[in-house]
Amino acid sequence: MAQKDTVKSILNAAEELFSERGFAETSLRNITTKAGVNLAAVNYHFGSKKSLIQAVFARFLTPFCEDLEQELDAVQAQLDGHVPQLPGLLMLLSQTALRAGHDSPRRLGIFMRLLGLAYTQGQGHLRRFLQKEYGPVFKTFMRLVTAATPELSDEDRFWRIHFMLGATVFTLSGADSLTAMAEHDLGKGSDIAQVVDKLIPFLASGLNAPHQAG
Amino acid sequence: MAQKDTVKSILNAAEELFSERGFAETSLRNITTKAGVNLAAVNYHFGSKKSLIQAVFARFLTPFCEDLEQELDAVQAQLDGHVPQLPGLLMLLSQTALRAGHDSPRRLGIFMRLLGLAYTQGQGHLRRFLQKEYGPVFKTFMRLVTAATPELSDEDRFWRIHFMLGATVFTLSGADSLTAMAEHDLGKGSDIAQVVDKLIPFLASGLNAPHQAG
DNA sequence: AACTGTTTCAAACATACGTTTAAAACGAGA
DNA sequence: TCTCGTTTTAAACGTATGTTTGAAACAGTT
Repeated sequence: MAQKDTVKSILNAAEELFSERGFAETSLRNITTKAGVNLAAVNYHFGSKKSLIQAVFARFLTPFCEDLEQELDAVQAQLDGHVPQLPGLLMLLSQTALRAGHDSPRRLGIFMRLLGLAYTQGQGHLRRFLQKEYGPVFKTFMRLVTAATPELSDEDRFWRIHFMLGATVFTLSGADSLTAMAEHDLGKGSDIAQVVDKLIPFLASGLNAPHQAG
Repeated sequence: MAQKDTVKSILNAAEELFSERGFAETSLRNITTKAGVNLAAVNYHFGSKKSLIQAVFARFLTPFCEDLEQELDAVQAQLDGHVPQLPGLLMLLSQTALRAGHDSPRRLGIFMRLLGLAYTQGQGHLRRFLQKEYGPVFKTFMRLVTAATPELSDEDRFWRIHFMLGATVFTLSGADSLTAMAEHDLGKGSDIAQVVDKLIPFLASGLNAPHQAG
């Protein structure tokens, strides 16, 4: 019991509620009620609402980035002068991400939603926090992607990477409603892992598109 | 003077502030101060904050959708039994969109940001409003896209359309910060129109990707 | 059993919000 | 100039928020 359970259930409740309604629309009273703890517990354990938000991100991102860093090091080690292959890099990234929400695959969707919120919603403190804390791993990944796509100009590569990021964050963050739509429109739902499977060829093909026409 | 100016400056201020901070984080006091009007003016002219939000969307979307509908009718008329071509459809959409923010191209970025917010942020009333008001035009467009991509399964097409939507909304809504990043990283900025130019081959190639591998 | 540091709790605090109100200012038509 | 409907204004209302407080409950140690 004691501290660990309170902290954990606050994080669980906050993660879910934030992803459903956004940060500003979720009150500490919503969170503490859902978590079954006292209102003051958030400020006692985390200090402020802002710190709670950052803690929610850190709980997911820290293990994910450590894992990813290891995987990337492994790739770099066995490269041995060879050029890395793009589909492999994408697979590796998606596999690591799927693994990060190891208890339920739904958790990746929840987290992608949070990530989308972090970018669209104001929350300047959050962007600064994420950049400072997890920027380096992203840089490492980008270096490998650059090596894997030598035929692209720096400019094209820059923009296409962000196109890919957009397609990913948007669809995975809306996966719940999108699979519901898919089920309704064509009688065929999908889970997150299947959506990722569909996403990868789309992204790989887009990244390697010819420069001008389609 | 009189009504028109007050209403207009409220809409202008709201559009900009909403796109910068989100809906919940922008107070009516922020908006009225920026607009240089009295606090009560919003409730007097629009009725409530919710209605203001919808009015911001309507001001952009209504002329855009009317324009798009005409263009689509024209395409359909001159089809004459032929199959529509995908790149043409995408161009048509992007041109219409760029035209909708006719005074400044920056406005399209602002509006895309709002669109992203509408999806990520709670705002159930907004999604219902958008669906009811502008759903039909979207359906028409989708019918043409379906005709233009007969080789795709309904499932693949459904998901890839949303991948495209995600890449578009995400990058155009973040165009301001992204072009700043691009300028910093590779000494080469871009305006919205140029980003759209880069986007189209990426999207077209992704939509036509082979089913399995990349 | 008494003490100590930590965690929980109910209650209150100050602040910011969206909305309402009633009076004042305005502008066009008689 | 007076009138009437519209618009603007300053002030207030009720509510919900994040945060703080001080006492109570708890767990481990001597």
